[in-house]
Amino acid sequence: MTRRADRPVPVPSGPHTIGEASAASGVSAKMIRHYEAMGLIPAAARTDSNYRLYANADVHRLRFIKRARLLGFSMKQIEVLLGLWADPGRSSREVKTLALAHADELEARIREMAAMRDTLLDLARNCRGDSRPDCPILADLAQPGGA
Amino acid sequence: MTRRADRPVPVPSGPHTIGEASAASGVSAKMIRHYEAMGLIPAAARTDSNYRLYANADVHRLRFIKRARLLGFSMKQIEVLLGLWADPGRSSREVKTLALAHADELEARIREMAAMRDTLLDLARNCRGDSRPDCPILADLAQPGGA
DNA sequence: GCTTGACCTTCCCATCATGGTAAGGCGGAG
DNA sequence: CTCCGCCTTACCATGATGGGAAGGTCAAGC
Repeated sequence: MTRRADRPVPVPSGPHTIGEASAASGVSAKMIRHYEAMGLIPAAARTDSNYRLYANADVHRLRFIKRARLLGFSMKQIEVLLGLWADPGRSSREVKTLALAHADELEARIREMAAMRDTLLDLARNCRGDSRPDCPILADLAQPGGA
Repeated sequence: MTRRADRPVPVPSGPHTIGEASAASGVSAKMIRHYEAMGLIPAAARTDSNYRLYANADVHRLRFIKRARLLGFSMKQIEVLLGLWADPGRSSREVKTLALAHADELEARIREMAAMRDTLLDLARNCRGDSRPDCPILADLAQPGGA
């Protein structure tokens, strides 16, 4: 549409359909609609034929969400992050606190899973892994005494 | 770790109601019913008044499931493990392979989450966390260039 | 006996983020 | 005008678990 030669187009430009916004943001069209339905993003403008239309700012917001998801933030946390992003009066402390809290959650889950992995590797180390049926892994599962 | 086989009462004894089986196995009554409905465990015997009844062997099986869940196995994997447990002709290789495959899955998820955590800690390290709004964390989320 | 409270039964709904698919409308290219 | 690809809404599924409602059952106490 309105394409000027003098713009290097950071995000392509102009209003986008949901498919374009999806491609530009990495968020599936399905999820974009979902985010709208759950109120995470404002309701998109519509064409005469009811297609959703997205401005560059909307695509930018979707990218923000996508990146936050890649860092493992929950949708609730992202809702807060979007609020902070939009708030010029925010304190970086709020953001940092949220980020560190999430890092702690990750750390806790990592430790849980590492403990499982270590136990499994321990058990497997003692299992011959041949054609015979004796298996310390099954023995451990059967006896609630294992570590 | 090595236990004598002639202990008196490993699992209390006699037929148990679902509540007793739950307490003895650590699996919630809710989940015991669920496992039955999904075919993971055989349908329990019933009293005249339709209450489920569990023998010691059933409780034992529930404990096996519980322990496998604690090690992070999925219900599908547990289904296979239960089959191997019950099969005298199994090879320990099958069990070991399953365990190591699961350990690998855990490892992969651990690495993913560790990467997220590291990125977050990195970003947070550069964030002053004071009352001012400047925040590299938000800046990174807004720009899809970080990592 | 009758009440009470704890336990049991089934059935439905919620979580969390995402995908699949169906049924139908719209838009531009041939 | 037709066809294909994109759009629309709406419902269902995932995986493991919990919550709760509505109602039946059992054992203990009075």
